[in-house]
Amino acid sequence: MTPVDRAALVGPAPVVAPWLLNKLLVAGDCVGRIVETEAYPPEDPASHSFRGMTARNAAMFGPPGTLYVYFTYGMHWCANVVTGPEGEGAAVLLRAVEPLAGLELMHARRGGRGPLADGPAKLCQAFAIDGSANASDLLSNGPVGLFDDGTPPPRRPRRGPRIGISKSVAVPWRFRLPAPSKLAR
DNA sequence: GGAACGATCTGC
DNA sequence: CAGATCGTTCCC
Repeated sequence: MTPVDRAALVGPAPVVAPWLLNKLLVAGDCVGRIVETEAYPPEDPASHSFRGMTARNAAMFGPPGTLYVYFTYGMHWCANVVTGPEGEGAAVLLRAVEPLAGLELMHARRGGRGPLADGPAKLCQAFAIDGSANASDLLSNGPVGLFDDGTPPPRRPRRGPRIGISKSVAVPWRFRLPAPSKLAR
């Protein structure tokens, strides 16, 4: 169980996004396996970094492994892993994790509502990730960590269009673990 | 200064 | 399917 390799985060967001599947997200006592991600490269009109750096998206332009947390719809936080070299503005949105530890805490934070972390805002609520963790480093001791327990990314991730955006809708940059199967992957 | 719009979630 | 709810962005 080691922190994710920082060098592996440097690359096109649509390549790093599926690679992040099966990595572990850790915040306090809560642990979850990443099962769904979305890529947001800087040249993409749907990316927050598309129109350059602002006070809000500054963390996106930080070094790879930086956590970018943003507030939206007046009530939700969403978390991203900065990918690519410093200054580029590429990130991968964490859309869903499978809770592995800290289930009771997550359940309480979610107000007793189930599923605990199957959406970008739900997982932030379950893991108590908010603006205070923005721009922190996921690969050193910080409020949120990204770890590799040796589970490889899926050989053939499920691909599809991203969700909740109005630009670049057709680009298939959402990635998920394939459905569990008894047959070999 | 003001208006429009979200990388969402929930309940009806 | 619409409301919640407010920061950010963009236009005048």
